[in-house]
Amino acid sequence: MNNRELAEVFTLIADLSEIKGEIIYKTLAYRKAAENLAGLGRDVNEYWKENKLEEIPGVGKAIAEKIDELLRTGKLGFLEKLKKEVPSSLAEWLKVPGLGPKKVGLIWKMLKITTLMELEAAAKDGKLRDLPGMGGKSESAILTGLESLSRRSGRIPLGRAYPLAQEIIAQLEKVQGVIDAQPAGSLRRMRSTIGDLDILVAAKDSKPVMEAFTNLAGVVRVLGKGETKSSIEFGDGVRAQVWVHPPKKFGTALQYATGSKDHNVQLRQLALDQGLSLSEHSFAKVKDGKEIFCSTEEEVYQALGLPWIPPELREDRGEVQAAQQNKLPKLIKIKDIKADLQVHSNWSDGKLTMLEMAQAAAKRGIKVIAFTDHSVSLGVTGGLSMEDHKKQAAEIKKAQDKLGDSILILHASEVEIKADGTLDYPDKFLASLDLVLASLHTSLRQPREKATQRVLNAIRNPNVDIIGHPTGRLIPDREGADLDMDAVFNAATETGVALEINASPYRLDLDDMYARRAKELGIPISINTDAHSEADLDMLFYGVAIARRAWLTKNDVINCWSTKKLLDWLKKRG
DNA sequence: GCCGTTTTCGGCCCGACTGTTTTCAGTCG
Repeated sequence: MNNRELAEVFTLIADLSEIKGEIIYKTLAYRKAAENLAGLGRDVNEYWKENKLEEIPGVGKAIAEKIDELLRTGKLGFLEKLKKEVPSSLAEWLKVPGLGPKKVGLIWKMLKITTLMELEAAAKDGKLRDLPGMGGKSESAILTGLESLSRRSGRIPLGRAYPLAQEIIAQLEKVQGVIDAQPAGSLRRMRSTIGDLDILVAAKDSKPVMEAFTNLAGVVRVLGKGETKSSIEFGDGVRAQVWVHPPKKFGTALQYATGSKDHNVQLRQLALDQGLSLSEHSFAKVKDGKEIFCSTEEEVYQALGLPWIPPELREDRGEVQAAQQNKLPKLIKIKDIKADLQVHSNWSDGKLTMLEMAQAAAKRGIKVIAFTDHSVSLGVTGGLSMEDHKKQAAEIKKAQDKLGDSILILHASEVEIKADGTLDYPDKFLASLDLVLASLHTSLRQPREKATQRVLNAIRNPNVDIIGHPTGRLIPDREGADLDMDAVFNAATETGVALEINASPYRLDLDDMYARRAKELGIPISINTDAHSEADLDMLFYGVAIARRAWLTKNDVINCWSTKKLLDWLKKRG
């Protein structure tokens, strides 16, 4: 079992325990463990082999024993027993917006039904409204919740959430009296997927903001509308909420709403150490309740004796301690990026010619561009034969003449790592290219050992410079290949190959946890757009965001190096 | 069930909003 599968088991335990009515903190502990397992960045099996499961945050004796049983036998007696008490299909019910564990338990016990279909039928037949504590509104809320559940497909990719939030913010900024409007929550922390869009507005009078917000184009339902908070749903099931706070409280409010929850817990503790209670609204002196207001986040952090912490770091991954010791990393910025080392042209599946693409990149301040058109076996993309490459080289020469020294073109390839683990071109040919980026696109469902071996083969080929989107995941639809990432990192450390953070918001691969681990091991990172059109060049923004979440500085990323340093590195690699 | 430079027991965020209520419970973030 891998990290994700283990996380799913503990999430299920948490869901079923909650419906059963177990102590809430027990269920929270299971959820916490599940979250930490999913985001571990290292294979749980490694901890297990070293007998160090309890070193995983949120994993104590009881959960460590359960992981051990799962890894040894693939089963868990505790869960089997729990499922006999609480049907596991009820966990699905918790995904219905407006349905929580209490009502799920109530409906299940009173009506003796267990499936979503039965739930829908019961709601339609009017059987829910007479249950204790429920009424007509709860019943129709469950029906609409079921509807929106069928519409929405889980978390929203950052690449969809971010532009949508910017549109909403642009509309709210037009409202009279609005002084500031900012994204908050996981959106502001730039997580690769977002649950709901959170937006914070500074204004003295909230009423016109709420009016404008609930009347935005595309809103199909207003889920709530109050003085400080309102919530809406769009046609595709995406939900957004806005908080309105007076400008003098905007700093504490924005800090609070940005999270993460665990980061905020840390800050509140620091506040308490100084005799202050930190809330969404203010610092309050514990002694006399006297309030201190902060209009900016900087003031909030300053009051705690900390430098401002960039939102991307606020995940309780050591950022508070680093801030206390004045050791926050100087995070990479978009303008630090001087090279784009994965770009496609119309030689394969790109939309523009190499000249057009290079000009578009130069306009954006890029000094080196590598054309990594697909290799021969990826037929659907018009992969290039070695013969094609000769012609492409001639076109590069012509384009370079036109471009002068505004931008340097590298003749490269995104060479397929084939299902059998071999690369798509012979070594001698690979050696003739300026840069070789090797990627997985096919047979991603191979068993772990086989998939891992493919990537290791590519890493150990001395002609390969970068491993492109290492796991091959697609957000939100496709998990990446089941790779032994420890083995991948070890091999990369040995050979000095660079690992990519693919900036496409539908890839973002490596993710932040893996990228951070790679940095700690000294593995060079490459952030590339994988652009197939001019607009794709602007996706660099997302890749940099993931790099920032991974604590990367410009020194960690080969795309920030001077042209000379980059060329020397490529030359040395052969 | 987890965790610990004020605790190995006793905490674990809490406020806004809604709905079913006659002062509060459930859900959500």
